[in-house]
Amino acid sequence: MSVPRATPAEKSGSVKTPPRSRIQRRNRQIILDAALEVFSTHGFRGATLDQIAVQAGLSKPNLLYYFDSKDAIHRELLTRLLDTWLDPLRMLDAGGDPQTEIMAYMRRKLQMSRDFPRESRLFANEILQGAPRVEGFIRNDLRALVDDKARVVQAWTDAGRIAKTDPYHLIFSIWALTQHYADFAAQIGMIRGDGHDPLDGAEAFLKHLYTRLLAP
Amino acid sequence: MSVPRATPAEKSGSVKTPPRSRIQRRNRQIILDAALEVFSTHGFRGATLDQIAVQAGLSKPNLLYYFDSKDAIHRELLTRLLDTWLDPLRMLDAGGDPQTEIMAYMRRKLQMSRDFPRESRLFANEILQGAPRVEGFIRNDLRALVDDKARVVQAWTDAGRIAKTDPYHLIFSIWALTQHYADFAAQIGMIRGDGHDPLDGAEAFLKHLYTRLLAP
DNA sequence: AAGCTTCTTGACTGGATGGTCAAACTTGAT
DNA sequence: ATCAAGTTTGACCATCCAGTCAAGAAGCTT
Repeated sequence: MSVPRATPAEKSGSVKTPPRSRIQRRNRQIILDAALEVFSTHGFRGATLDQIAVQAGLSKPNLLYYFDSKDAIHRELLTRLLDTWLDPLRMLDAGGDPQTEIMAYMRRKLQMSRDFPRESRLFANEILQGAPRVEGFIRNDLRALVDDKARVVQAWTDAGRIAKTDPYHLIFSIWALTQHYADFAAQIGMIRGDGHDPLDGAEAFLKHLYTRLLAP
Repeated sequence: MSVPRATPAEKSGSVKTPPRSRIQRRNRQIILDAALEVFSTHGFRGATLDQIAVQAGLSKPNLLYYFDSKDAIHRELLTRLLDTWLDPLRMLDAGGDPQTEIMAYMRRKLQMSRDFPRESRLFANEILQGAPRVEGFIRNDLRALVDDKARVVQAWTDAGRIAKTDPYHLIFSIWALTQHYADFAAQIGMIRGDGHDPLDGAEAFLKHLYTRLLAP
């Protein structure tokens, strides 16, 4: 009778992160990088393990040595993304200057579109599909945070420190405008010319827009 | 030797639309409706003919009696969509009142998000994937139209009739803000509460926003 | 009702795809 | 150098999926 040896993926099944060798850390990162590239453009079902394997420069069985399944890779990517997805909004400080705070939030979100466009598209893909895998996150974590910050903005408008606006739509508008530059980068690139940086001028435009919107 | 009979799909291969029977028109429409539902949420690769068949209440071979292939269904949907996708922007009239015209454009786009959210998501899916099937449309038709209307807006700002703004980013912002309500409807619904209409208050907010942005 | 055309579908095929496994190879500690 | 653990992969399997086909059912026309 053969005793199957445990794979790293199995060992990592427990809640706490187990110790990983240098090779394991390196290859898991390579795989996640490749998977992010593939999942973010083709979606979960549209992506194949073979594509990811080629992108990662590893064999398909090797992928499954480091992760239990295609789904596990995807889950790991989403988990890591959601961990930081809330940060920009979380940093919005009720004690700061309203205009400065909102402007800084917009700038942080735009920076995320610049630095992590693939993560943004991964998230967009999930929402387009009805958010089946992130429903809990949105209904609980995201919703609570948005409700909280909406109250902050509401207090600012009530105090006359910024112009009256619906705080929810204000937040949605920042999401829409900043994420558009990551999610629709292909379209923007084709319209503005391919040499052009899609985000060129975006920050100035958004700064101008929100300055005018918020001025009391 | 058996002589294969022509199917409707084959007959419709030519450029001009062939005459179709009552049943053909009805079933093709049913299939396109079902396919729009499935493609818009799962993307091209994520959708299966079986899903579409179930949604349409037809058998899978029956689908392929009316359309040559999965790809042909998808192409037909995109073709019909692109035909009307440009209309709202095309209607922007260089001879009209600047603020009125831009506001009306924004309202038309928002109306499309309300009336055709699935079409919007179908398009979003295409762009997320790098726009492989609509690249020609974007590089030629859409780009020419945007360039044209950007010049119109530029003339308006040059004449001081509206505040100075980058015309391209102005157009992109209208796309981002209006399409967000269709493409991210799932997220908005989960945050605002499921009884809520995601578009509630959107028009008032956008009207307010663009009024402030454009005032000279 | 007969006879032709259009429409419908159960059963099937070939290729893609997620996942398995045992054997081989590599690494590192002694 | 040796050995055990960790790593890699060719070959394989089961399932899914787009697409085919031949035979039968439903509509039309006379």
